[in-house]
Amino acid sequence: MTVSKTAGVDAGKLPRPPRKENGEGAGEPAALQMGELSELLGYSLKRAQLKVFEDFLNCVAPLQLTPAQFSVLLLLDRNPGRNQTEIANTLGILRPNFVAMLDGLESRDLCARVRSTNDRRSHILVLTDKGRAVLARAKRLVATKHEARLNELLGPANRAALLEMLAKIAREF
Amino acid sequence: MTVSKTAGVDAGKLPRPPRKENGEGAGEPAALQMGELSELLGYSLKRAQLKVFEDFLNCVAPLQLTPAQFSVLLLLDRNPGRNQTEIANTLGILRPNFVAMLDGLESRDLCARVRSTNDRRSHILVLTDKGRAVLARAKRLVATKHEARLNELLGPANRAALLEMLAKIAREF
DNA sequence: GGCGTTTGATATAGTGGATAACAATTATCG
DNA sequence: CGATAATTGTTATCCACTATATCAAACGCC
Repeated sequence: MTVSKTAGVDAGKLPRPPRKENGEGAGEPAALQMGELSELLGYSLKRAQLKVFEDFLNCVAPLQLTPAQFSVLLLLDRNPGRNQTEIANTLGILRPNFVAMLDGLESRDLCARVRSTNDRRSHILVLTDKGRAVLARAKRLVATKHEARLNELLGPANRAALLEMLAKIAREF
Repeated sequence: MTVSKTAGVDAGKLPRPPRKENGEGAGEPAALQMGELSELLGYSLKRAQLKVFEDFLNCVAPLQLTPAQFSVLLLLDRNPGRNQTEIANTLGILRPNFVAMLDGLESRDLCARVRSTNDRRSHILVLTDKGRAVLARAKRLVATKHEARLNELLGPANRAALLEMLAKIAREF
């Protein structure tokens, strides 16, 4: 596996007609053989994931939300009264790394840390009004642009089957 | 999205019986609601990808090969006579980042850079005998341990369908 | 009341991905 | 042919994400 974002296809230039026309006469590169790479689930998994994330970023660009930030807002909305550790753990974020992430969201007034009265160590995380508004708009963008595009590519049934298999791998593998 | 490797579930400790037994009497955390996160393809995609890569690493651990390194060896085997740019591009690796990666493989005598006689700028990449041997063993480990486990989890038909959909996303999305 | 734990936080290191720039070499066009 | 542009491998950086150790404050418990 590997898979970056830009490369892969040959990040274009154009100042001049690339090279030859390559009818088939002279020796010409031609695409490489992927070999058993095409059968490696992990490889396609990674490349697909990059594509999906890239599209997500594009679709939600007006709101300046990364997938990770979106997932945090979603969780906060569905799980009021939780602290940083709980949210971070459910998302698979290490608590130290979650601090800076929250700083970012809080500085944009999308959420806030509230000292818990029961346990004065922990911060209860709450969505601000702005956070709720942004989340609502993000949800709409994701549904109508991002997921809709996937639906169009795969068809609803396939998309559902794909989701289920991925969830199964994430859960049981 | 988010998803690290360790966190997510609550990287265990044990010096003492965690806390309460939680029959159901007193207030207890309970798992958070994932909400529409469960419907986000990108989220499951990422988590599944991490799991698969993790398992890949485990399965190929005796050979000390990462997914990326394995993919390079595979490509070199199937595409003799190619240079760094061609291999890197096909794998979606940026050429600058490919240099250190090749240094690693070359220092382990798994492949070698050979100056091309036609174009003295480029390095033709070749697998060494040791590289071929390691690749062969890696292939076997991947097939009998890694992919076999996925097959067991999903079933052959589902696995094939999954692979096809992922490839389609990677290709056309 | 004291010991161990948990919580948020900091510092830090490692990895992967991305861009700019460079020397050597090659291609191309006038 | 000679100048200019392009390509190849490389270095140097930078940024994002991941990971570990450690800390002070607060809490739980015997």
